[in-house]
Amino acid sequence: MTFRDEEGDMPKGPTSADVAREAGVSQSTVSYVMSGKRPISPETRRRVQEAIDRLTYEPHAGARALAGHRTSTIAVVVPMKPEAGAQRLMMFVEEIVLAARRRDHDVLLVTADEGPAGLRRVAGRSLCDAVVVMEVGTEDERVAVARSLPLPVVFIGIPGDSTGLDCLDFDFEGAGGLLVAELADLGHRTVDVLGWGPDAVAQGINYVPRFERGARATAAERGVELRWHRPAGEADVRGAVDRALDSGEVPGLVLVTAIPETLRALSDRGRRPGRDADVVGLATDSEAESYGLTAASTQPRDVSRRVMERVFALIDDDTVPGRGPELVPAVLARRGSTRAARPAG
Amino acid sequence: MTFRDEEGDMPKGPTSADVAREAGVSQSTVSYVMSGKRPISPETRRRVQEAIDRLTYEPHAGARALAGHRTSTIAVVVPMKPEAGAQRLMMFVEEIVLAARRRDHDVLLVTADEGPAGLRRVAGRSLCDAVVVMEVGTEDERVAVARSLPLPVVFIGIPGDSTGLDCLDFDFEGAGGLLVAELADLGHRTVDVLGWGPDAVAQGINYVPRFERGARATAAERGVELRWHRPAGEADVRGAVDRALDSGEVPGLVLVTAIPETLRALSDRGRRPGRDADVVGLATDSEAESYGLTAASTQPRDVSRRVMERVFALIDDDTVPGRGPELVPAVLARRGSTRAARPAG
DNA sequence: CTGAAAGCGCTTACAG
DNA sequence: CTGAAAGCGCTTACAG
Repeated sequence: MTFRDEEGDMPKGPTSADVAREAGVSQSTVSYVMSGKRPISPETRRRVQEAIDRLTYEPHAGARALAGHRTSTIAVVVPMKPEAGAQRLMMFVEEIVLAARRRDHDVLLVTADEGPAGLRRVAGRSLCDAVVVMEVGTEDERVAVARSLPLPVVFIGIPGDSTGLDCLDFDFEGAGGLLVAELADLGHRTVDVLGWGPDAVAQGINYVPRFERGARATAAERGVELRWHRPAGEADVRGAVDRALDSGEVPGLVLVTAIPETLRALSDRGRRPGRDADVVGLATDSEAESYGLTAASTQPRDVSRRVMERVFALIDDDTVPGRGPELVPAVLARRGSTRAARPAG
Repeated sequence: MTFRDEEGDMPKGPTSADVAREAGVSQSTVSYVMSGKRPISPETRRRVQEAIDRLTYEPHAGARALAGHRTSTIAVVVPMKPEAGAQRLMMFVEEIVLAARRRDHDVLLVTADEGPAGLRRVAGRSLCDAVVVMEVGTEDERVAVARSLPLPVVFIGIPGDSTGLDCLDFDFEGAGGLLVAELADLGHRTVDVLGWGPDAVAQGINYVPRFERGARATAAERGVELRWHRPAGEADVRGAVDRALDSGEVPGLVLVTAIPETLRALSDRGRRPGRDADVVGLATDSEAESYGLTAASTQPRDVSRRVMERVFALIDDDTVPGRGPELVPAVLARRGSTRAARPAG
């Protein structure tokens, strides 16, 4: 209703000098009250705090960054391609923002398609104190750049060469093993895996080989035969299901992706998970819940939480060297009708 | 492989003073070369640019913000609840980031659950030059705060009282009208609308009443009877479909949400869209495409693009008053088998 | 436990 | 077309 600029000059907002004057102390005391970096008498602290509240003072972020050599900002590099599963992505990001806010930090959003240049930019311009890179590839240019930057970079995902790097991820290898073991326990001698398509493999998505390694190792151990079905594209998901069903037995299926589509394809062929098929998968808790799936649960929030712990450890103590890869354990969650399922064989 | 801090002191990165020395000009000239705010001789410009490149100089964002009174950052307030449709959300956000980057701006990510305090914080700390608030409610505390802030706030969505505000959105009222008209054109005298649940209504999601108003107006105009089915919850989606099908005729359905579930429910009852049912909906282009749906297309990218045009218009000229609501037109996209469908009646 | 002052790295009048 | 200098609003040695 009113003009934004009623008095003709921008409302400037109070500075720490204003607060100092109001509280009858020096500017440095105001600063130390806010940072807690030196002892302040209770009386002084109270007066300063009251002045801050009265003036609704907020420190100027840029001035603080310039003088203090820290921005209180974490940059996060996000792959903005919805194929990656927008929902999972949001869970990662949400927890990153929440963890940052708990430490009174902000989050700068950078898109992955800026590539290595994005890392150089946010570091060069002193836009942040640390950066989180989501979905690092097996071979990823950003890894080399990260090593050369003068600020901490934490990766979600495990690149091929992770020595001296800070990276962590859900334990996809363990997950692959758990899922195959689950079907083996149910009596299956043959397990059909509906895996990632050739595109995911080509992109160097780092968890694909790790999952497959874990599945293979356990299959070998348990004497189970693994049949891989890699849909050529989205359209081939049903085809892969068809192929798995054509053996005639009650199938044991491991799903790593395209879960609703796969379940629909099963249902269209009259197979009820838990009765006519044993279906387990790689899924978030909420996916497992809504599909009644036994799942090796990938919990984005847990991973993000650990990532942010690492980030702040590195910010707080910049002598800490890269701690190398850290894996968030896979947990098998049995749900819904799959639970008591028993195969025919 | 090397320690992050090899020489014992942080690599400081070149400053504009270094560039000035290297190019044999003053610091102010470096600044003016970068900003283009005053004429520079070609020869000087070249020397400075070469020095910048040679030193890989990047300006310190905080120093720039402090001296220049602008941060080159846009804050975006995002509802991090996946119910809102993570995929749509990502499309909005992606385009916001891209538009910001085109103008060499960065994006600060703020979660909606900070509420009005989040707006006060990013403004008070001078963390950004403008803020975009996604999914404003019909009654939303953030609107009043926005009016009082000394920087531009642009809303996605149309709040109840939008006078003097900068807000824009997809034209849901027009979309409601288009969809009902489409079914009327196909000969339907009765249209079943699978609408939002009572929770969405209670939350004050601003586009629900707008859509319903548009649908009702067109229904009255065309002499069509509207039957609303508001699923009580996710579990009731199939129930709503069942109720719509129980009339016995070839139904005309308008879907506003839960599209895959609804289509599955239809298919389970043996109804093929475009033959045994005419189905239209509110959807993004990619949803319409993959479900073969005639859709009033909601194009997040278009909306974001317009939002960012507004944002930069306000940043570039801070005397512009709030322009009030702007609606991005609804477009009806006919796709797949629905196209030639004709009802029995 | 507190203060006076230098300095962080830019931008922008002011001056020529 | 260009330069010298003030100043943006903080933090942090330095001093007491």
